[in-house]
Amino acid sequence: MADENYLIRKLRHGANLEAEDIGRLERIFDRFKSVGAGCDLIAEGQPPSHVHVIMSGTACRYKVLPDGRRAIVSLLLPGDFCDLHVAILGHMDHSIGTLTDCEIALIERDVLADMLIHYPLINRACWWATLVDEAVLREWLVNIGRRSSEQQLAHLFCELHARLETVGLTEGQSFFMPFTQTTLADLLGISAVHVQRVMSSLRDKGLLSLQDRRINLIDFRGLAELSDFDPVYLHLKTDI
Amino acid sequence: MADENYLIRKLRHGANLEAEDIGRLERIFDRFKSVGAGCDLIAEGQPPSHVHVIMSGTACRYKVLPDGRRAIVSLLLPGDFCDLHVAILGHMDHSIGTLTDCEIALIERDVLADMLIHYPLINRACWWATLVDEAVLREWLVNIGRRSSEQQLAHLFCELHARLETVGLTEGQSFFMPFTQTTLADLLGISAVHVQRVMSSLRDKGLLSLQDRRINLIDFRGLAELSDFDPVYLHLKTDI
DNA sequence: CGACGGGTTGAGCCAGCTCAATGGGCGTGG
DNA sequence: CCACGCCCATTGAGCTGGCTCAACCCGTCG
Repeated sequence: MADENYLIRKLRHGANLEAEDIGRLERIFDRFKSVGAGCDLIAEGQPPSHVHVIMSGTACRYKVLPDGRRAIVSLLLPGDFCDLHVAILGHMDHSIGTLTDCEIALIERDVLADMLIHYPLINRACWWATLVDEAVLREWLVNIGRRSSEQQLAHLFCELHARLETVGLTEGQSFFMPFTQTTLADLLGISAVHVQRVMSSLRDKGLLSLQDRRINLIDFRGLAELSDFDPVYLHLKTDI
Repeated sequence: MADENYLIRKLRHGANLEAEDIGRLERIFDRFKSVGAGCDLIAEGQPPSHVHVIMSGTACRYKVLPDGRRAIVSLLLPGDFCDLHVAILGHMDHSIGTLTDCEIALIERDVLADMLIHYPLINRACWWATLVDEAVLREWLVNIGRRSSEQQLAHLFCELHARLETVGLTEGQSFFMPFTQTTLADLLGISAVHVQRVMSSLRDKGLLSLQDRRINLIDFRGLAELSDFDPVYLHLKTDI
């Protein structure tokens, strides 16, 4: 199972996929492409012939405000769909951009649509993925809207750890966290200067450490308690 | 068309429903129930045999923080599903409560599931509703996280007007807005005292007026401009 | 009549902001 | 090999939007 691709690892949490489903998902990709950091995936208005899945790297959904500030509204990690079902909404109400170099897998829209019709467990898993995205947005709304900036950062790191763990991208309490303080600021809606101060505070309290873009959640329990992090909203299975 | 129920009026925006689809949706409700203001719909853990749709009144999704504050993360207006597909996530990560007296329609889960399988346009319309909910969450995240409290309130009122208009619950620029300042505070994550001050300011600027729980967006254009409101994220059709 | 749930207003406070300056790492060009 | 520029992290200083606390008013309801 360790060699399963990230999409399958993730979707396993959404349905009890059978061997045949796994086989189908293994053959679902049409092709792959590499994209550098800071590029927009999926230009607006472009006819969406393919669905995109992140295979490596990190991307985000974002909106740009009239004054030029960037608001990041979702993080897209390995295994995440970028644009499942954009066809239904017709036009994008946000942009999707890479935060690091990324490897993107492409699925032909028709192939996926067929699978959703004929294989109920795959259908269920994709529904699950969509609903979890929504649940994450609700939690972010609470995080951004109600918590102190220290709690916000702590909560973000706890969530990142939990999500990366499900696709096998953590090592114990540490993981690769390539975001600049400016990116973290765009994620949380606080200023980059303040990100710096809060990070120092979390470090000084011995809750985490950061070196070479690798973050170590030294005291995960403490971070979770501080930030009121409870992973139920991610709706992950514990028995995989 | 004026006598169509709110669910149908709303779903028309998600797909070009045919007469037979409309007929099916008209007969979809199993029964109705009335609920007073301030009640929780859908208790946690309860086996979800029915899907709930708001027929009148207003409800919300909310989470309660450890310190007792309430964060409202969605507004549920007439025509909105409360719990389409909760079955897939297994357990609720939030609560659903009424903000006013409500009339709720119940749909048997199996009946709806059957329709989603057999009638593609109904399936598409329900997907559309789910994806719009997600788009609204993204916009709220920007609203709560980035905009000034004056912009936040203005944006909320513009959105409410647009959403209520699609189900025929506005009269020109005015509509019934039964929220207390405390509720508005829970919606935006600001204090009730501050809601008061900002409302006064919006009134003093001649942008809106409020009387007997009815709000009048005197200068809708001005409110939209102030708050950077652009209704594309609601993905409504203009030609209905 | 009193209690209670709103709305309104004043006064002082503080988390997080902006502006500004400094230092380190790194790629580029001379 | 060094000089330069650039991006990012860091730190200081002062400002402010929105907060809390605390009154007070009004209409409604038991």
